[in-house]
Amino acid sequence: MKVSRERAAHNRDAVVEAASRLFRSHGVDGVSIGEIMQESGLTHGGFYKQFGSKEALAAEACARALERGAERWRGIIDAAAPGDEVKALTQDYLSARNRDAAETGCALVAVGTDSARKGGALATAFRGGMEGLADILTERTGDRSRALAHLSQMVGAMVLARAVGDPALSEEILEAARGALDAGPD
Amino acid sequence: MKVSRERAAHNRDAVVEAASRLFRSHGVDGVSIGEIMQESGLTHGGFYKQFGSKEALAAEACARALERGAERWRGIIDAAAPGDEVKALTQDYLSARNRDAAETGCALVAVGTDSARKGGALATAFRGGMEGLADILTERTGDRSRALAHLSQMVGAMVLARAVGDPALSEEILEAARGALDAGPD
DNA sequence: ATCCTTAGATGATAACTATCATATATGACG
DNA sequence: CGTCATATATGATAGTTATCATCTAAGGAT
Repeated sequence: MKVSRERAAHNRDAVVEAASRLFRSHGVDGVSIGEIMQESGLTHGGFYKQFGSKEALAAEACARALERGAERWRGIIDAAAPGDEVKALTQDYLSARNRDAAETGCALVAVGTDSARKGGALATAFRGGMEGLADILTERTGDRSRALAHLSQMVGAMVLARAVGDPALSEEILEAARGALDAGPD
Repeated sequence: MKVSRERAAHNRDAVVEAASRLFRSHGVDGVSIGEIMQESGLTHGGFYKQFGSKEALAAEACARALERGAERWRGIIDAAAPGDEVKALTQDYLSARNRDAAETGCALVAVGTDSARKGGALATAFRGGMEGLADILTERTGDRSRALAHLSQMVGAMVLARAVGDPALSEEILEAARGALDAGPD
């Protein structure tokens, strides 16, 4: 059946949103189009009327997720005490909450490896989103190189904290990264 | 047909080795048992005589890859000028060579996300391998927390350097991480 | 030398996947 | 109000996958 333009846009949006969560949770290869559509309250068939391919959706979902991440960052910065912005960001990022919520957490961590492997539009979206986050950090550190290193530190700690599957070691990793970034010149 | 014990052990080993490379290249979900067996010069059928499941092989391959990584690290440390060991390790790790050779590169980067998602035996193997690398670093930094932060920094930089799919930005990320680790207290 | 064991080959299965073709109900528009 | 365009549903296809059953050739133990 047909559906109002508004409704169709809303549905399309829901698909991107569901994909953004599911891809972060299970990886691009770990989720099927069918699952994404079902999660969006639709059936699988209409997918290719809205998206060119799974890869195209992955790129769009990645861009969306990273944009959401940037929004979150801006909110934290706005709420932080002046001079404490980067520290507030770091504390929020390197938290057990972020570690345990891959589905809504930072896409740099969740999709990085997929982007490296698949390249193409996904990598382009990834790069764009990463630049956005790096810009936010650079604004605050005044030094792009320092911002990139900071970002790498946070991403790596989160990758490892999630990967080890042991709460104590995981917390140790996050704490070590927090300590290193605290002591740093930012 | 049957094969000598020696030959069987060699074959089994070849499967683990092939898996360790293929999983790092394409992810656990990106490679089939059939491909691994073919790459090992065998057919798919005998797989379950040697391994309990794909997951079990993934765990073994991950352990193997991280063990190889530790061997490499020890070699670099041995070859480095006294006092320069950590720096030599860092330079080797954060290199374009390592970035472009996922199939033989550090499994922390290549398998981290898979380990986080799949947990189980894979995560256990991952944790063990990571502890081994962390120990090597701790021996040299004298401080486990610093070692974990160092490791996180390297892993994160490599994840991002591979993910962005742009040589210039990629090199910028690696250089930023090298700079941060150089300036650090290690 | 013989028997038994077994690594690996062949083949099957049941499920799942990305993608496409077609049908249909209903908005959009005249 | 009637016609048309189209978003979504239903259904199909061709391919892939993990896993298992069975077969067989040859190693190993006696």
